[in-house]
Amino acid sequence: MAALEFTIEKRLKGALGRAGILKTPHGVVQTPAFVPVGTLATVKSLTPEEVRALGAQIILANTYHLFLQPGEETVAKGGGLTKFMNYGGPTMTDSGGFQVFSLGFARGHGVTKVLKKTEKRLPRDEQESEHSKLVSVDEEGVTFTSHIDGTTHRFTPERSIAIQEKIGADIIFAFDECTSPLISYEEMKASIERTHRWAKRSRDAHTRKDQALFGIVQGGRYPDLRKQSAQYIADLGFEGFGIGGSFDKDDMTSIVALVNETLPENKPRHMLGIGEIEDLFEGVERGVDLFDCALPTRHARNGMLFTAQGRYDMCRADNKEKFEPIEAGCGCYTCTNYTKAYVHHLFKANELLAYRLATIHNLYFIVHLVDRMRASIMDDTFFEFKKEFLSCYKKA
RNA sequence: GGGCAGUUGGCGGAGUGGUCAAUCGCACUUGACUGUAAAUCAAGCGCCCUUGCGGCUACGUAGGUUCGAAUCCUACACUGCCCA
Repeated sequence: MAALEFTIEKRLKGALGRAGILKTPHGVVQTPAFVPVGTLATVKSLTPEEVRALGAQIILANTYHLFLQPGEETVAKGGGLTKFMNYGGPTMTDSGGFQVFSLGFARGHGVTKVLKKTEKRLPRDEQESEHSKLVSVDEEGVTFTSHIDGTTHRFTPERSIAIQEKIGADIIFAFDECTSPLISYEEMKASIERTHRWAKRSRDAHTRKDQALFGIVQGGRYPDLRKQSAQYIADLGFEGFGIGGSFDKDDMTSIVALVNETLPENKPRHMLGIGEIEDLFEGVERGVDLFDCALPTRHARNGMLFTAQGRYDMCRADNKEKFEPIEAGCGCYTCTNYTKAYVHHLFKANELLAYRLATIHNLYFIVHLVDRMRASIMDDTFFEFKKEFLSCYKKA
């Protein structure tokens, strides 16, 4: 039996969006779905029971981080990722490719993978920031300096796949290079060609057939490279696809549409690391089935909470005596039991419960939002829902 | 009544003749965070002008010494501890 079974239940009229069902060895995922990030085999601050209770269907962990600690052998001896962390449900692992970017170029450059209008220029101090990089890339693979203890490690596509097979998630990703949004067309072209060679090597190295391997489309901001990449990755016969890399905020949606027009329709597509509210709507409309993002959980720990009206800063002093839920009508555990005043107090006192309650709220919010998108596809109200929701939601 | 110590920006607390509008922490405000090196990071925080190695008022109060005082002197006020 194939590791994965994906069926499309309903298509969005006049767009690429669809609602589907993804069957994995550890359970079913109704798509589109938001995948909480649990980098180190834990969704920070929550128990797996809590993650499940807030509505999440699947969790994403990270190969690089689990390789460094506790080590893939330990995870394997612990029964594999989902058992080791006492989750039991569907899981996926990212290949470590993103760390090529986040520990490499992004470090010291103050650059994120999504380029906003105000930052379309190259950083000056290339030389200086070179010192802070923990990564160097060559044709064979990537050499990392551990951010934990400074030890040197080497990742190749083969190694990433071998580690991911030890970790044992239901869905694993090909090893790719995530580049900066600032690089030139020529550099991007060279990069995707390498990513393509790595994709092929990842595929050839993959032996565990109870795990589904997803190929990753790159190409950055350049439409023709994106299309070329989607075509190439599609032809390698993966069981699903990741849409990775960096974007220009302004044309992310057109790029995603282009990629999904090119990818085969009958296989699942996962948009890697995207999770702002507007982006989720645009992605779903353009045929994305899965999203993961560190944003809701990180924002939660930083006191930034999602509400239907926009982001809400829980740390502000004017919350001190607001004895009302973070969001009226929200069905999450936090909102049904606690007030802004209390959660604010927890944040100001640096109490651990603050992070838990905030994370529960943010994940519930975003998981349910994508669930509602799915429901709206099913009953043909997606566009109305999108319009209504976004007219109310403002990014702080 | 006597002795000693102290009084600094919203709070705590540095500074003890010049580059001090005043270290630092807290509080406060704002910004950032998108396949998690993030329970993190950045900026601001006397008043005024968008401006500037700008102007003004400032370190209990009032005087004084000095080219120059938060820093030295005098008096006063208040606070804490000790002796009566």
